[in-house]
Amino acid sequence: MSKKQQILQAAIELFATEGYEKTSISAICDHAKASKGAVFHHFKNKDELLRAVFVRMAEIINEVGDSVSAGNEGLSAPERLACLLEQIFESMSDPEQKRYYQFDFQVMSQPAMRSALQDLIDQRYQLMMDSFQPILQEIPSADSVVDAHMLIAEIDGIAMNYLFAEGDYPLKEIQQRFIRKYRVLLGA
Amino acid sequence: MSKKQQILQAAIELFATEGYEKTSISAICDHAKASKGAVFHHFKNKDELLRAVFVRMAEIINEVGDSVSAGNEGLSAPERLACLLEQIFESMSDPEQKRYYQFDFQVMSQPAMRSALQDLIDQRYQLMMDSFQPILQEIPSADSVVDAHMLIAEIDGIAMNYLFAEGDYPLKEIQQRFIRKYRVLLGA
Amino acid sequence: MSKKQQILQAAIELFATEGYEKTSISAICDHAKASKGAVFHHFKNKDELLRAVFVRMAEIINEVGDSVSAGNEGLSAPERLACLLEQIFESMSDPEQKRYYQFDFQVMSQPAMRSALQDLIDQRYQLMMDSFQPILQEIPSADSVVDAHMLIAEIDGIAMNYLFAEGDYPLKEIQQRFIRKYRVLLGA
Amino acid sequence: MSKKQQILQAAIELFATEGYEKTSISAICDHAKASKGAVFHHFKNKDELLRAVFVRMAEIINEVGDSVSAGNEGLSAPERLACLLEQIFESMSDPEQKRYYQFDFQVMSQPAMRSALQDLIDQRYQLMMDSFQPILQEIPSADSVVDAHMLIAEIDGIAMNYLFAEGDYPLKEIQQRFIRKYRVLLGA
DNA sequence: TATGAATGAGCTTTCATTCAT
DNA sequence: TATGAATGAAAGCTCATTCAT
Repeated sequence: MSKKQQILQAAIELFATEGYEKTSISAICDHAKASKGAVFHHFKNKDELLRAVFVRMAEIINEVGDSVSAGNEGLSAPERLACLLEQIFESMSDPEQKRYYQFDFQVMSQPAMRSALQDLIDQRYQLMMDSFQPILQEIPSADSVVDAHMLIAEIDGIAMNYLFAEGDYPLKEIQQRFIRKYRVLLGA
Repeated sequence: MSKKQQILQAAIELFATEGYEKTSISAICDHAKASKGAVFHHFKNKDELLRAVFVRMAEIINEVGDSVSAGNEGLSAPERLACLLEQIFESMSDPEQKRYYQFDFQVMSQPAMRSALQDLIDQRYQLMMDSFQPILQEIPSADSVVDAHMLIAEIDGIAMNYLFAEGDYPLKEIQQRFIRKYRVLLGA
Repeated sequence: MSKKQQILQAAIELFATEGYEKTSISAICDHAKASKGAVFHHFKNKDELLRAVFVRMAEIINEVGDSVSAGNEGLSAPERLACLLEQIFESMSDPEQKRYYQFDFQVMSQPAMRSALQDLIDQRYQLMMDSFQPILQEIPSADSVVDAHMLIAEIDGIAMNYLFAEGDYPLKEIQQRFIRKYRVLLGA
Repeated sequence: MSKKQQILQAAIELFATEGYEKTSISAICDHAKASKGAVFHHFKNKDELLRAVFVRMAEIINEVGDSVSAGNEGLSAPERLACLLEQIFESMSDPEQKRYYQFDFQVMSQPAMRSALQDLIDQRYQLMMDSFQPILQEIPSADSVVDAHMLIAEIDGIAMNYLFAEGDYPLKEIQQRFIRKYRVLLGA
């Protein structure tokens, strides 16, 4: 792994677990076994590093997503949705990826970070809309745009509550009821 | 208004708009026309001030909520739920209270703040569980605890997406579909 | 005990155990169950309080000393000296008075405190010289002024080493050898 | 001289003349022509700087001492002791080193500093014990441990009284009488 | 006498960032 | 590419002191 990768990796971990503001460049150096000079050689400043972290994180999450959704084409809409949801819940249970999602919510809800990353956030959101809306569109009588917004929001809410819960959040049970609920609503 | 109130008010405003970490004590002093000494006279440290802000915000939000939920007793479960949800959506549209909700999500997703307020957050969460679960319990065949967790999560998600969306988030439409969906699920 | 006395007592205790610079007026207030206003009503400022503490401490130590040395007149010089020394060692073993001596050494060795109290320190030193010199004068061939200086210094050294030793300083044994040594030197 | 050396040197001078608590990091920076950042880059915190100062002072004092005590081996016990004592008195008369000894007493008698340096103080004390005890051991019928404690205490006392005396302390005369006294006691 | 709110200077420490090597 | 010494602004916080009550 290149020094740049090491730094990025350390930043992801610390931003997620300690928070962006609370993570000092020094701490990242310690974690990455790199020098301050190296950090500022590869990233113009802390804000650039933040953007790089966000981009890399999105890549990682998508890499997993893409590979799974490849074999989905032949299924019915409700099945495709169930599949997508299962995959999302799966991925946020993964301890490795849990951190990325946690970091995501930090970014969303912190005014300073959010405005620094607004463009990237919007891109990401559009990507999600693009994967849900076509599915929801196949169900007649639904305003698929609103439904897609709502679905994204619901997933976000469950994710957030799960990710930041201290102890025993019943994610598995909620996942099952949530998917079942959508099956019912979609008339499957 | 006492100096303590001035400080608290300034902190509420700045924490909500700028974020906790980005708000310096100096900024609060400027805003409140108070000295640093005064801040630390009334609040042991910045964390204590954060707690005071969190508590005060919860009070403000609840003051509105309580008055509304007074006339709910005679209604059926689905109606009571619809009422509750409408009130929540109403309150987070209020521009004054919007900021408090935004701050809430900041607190939830920032590790440092969250752990400083964990006890208060847990209390709040339990209060929400206690208002939803009895309603959901009236619908047979549902695991009302899991359902209450899910409902809270869904509301959180919609709130978060609305609160931090830049421009034109279709909150009203989502609200309607969301309430309708629950009516369907509850068999009303 | 009057509030002024309470404050003085609290100051003595804290100055001795925590050090003058490390002891805040607030800490004294807590300890004395008094308000800041009360402290500054009775003592013009922290330096005046320091002086008052030093004076009061000297009084307390002397009160004990005077009562003991009253019955000394008939004795021989070596006996009078032994008596004096025993009394001094006695008094610094007393846990109550230990603090006063500790405070004394702090004052002596801290440039800032020392210069604030120089006049009182000089008075005190002269008092000690006046009690040792007459005794040492009775021994021919001794330069009693130098001998008195030396004796004071030796006592100070033993006191300091004892007072600030963490655990098991052999004060009793040193006291015995020290007194015996002086008996030998005085030809008793 | 490296910046670290400059800072250490400035700290040594200011701690000795103004006292540890009264010396602010800012003052050290001014004195050393360094920035605050530089101070905390080289020393974790003010306490670490204090430790470094203490260690460096001990080195300076020992450098002088070691060179002198080299030619002592062939002498008798009383002569070796006289030699040691003379060297100690010599070294504390040196205006350069006087400050370091003064600082030493500050450290001893200030609870906060003392506890921050307890381990180093203990080491130092043990070293002194190890140089006095073997000499005192050669005189039969003496409890050499107690005697060594006492001797150290006496030297400390003389040193302290001399170092903090305003004007005309008869150090030379006391030195002579003190050494003579020990010669007598050791039966030389 | 006594209270404690309020002040503001100053403290130690942190931090992003720069730059000579 | 990489290092880490150095900077200086700004942070949170402490503290002696004042003053209206």
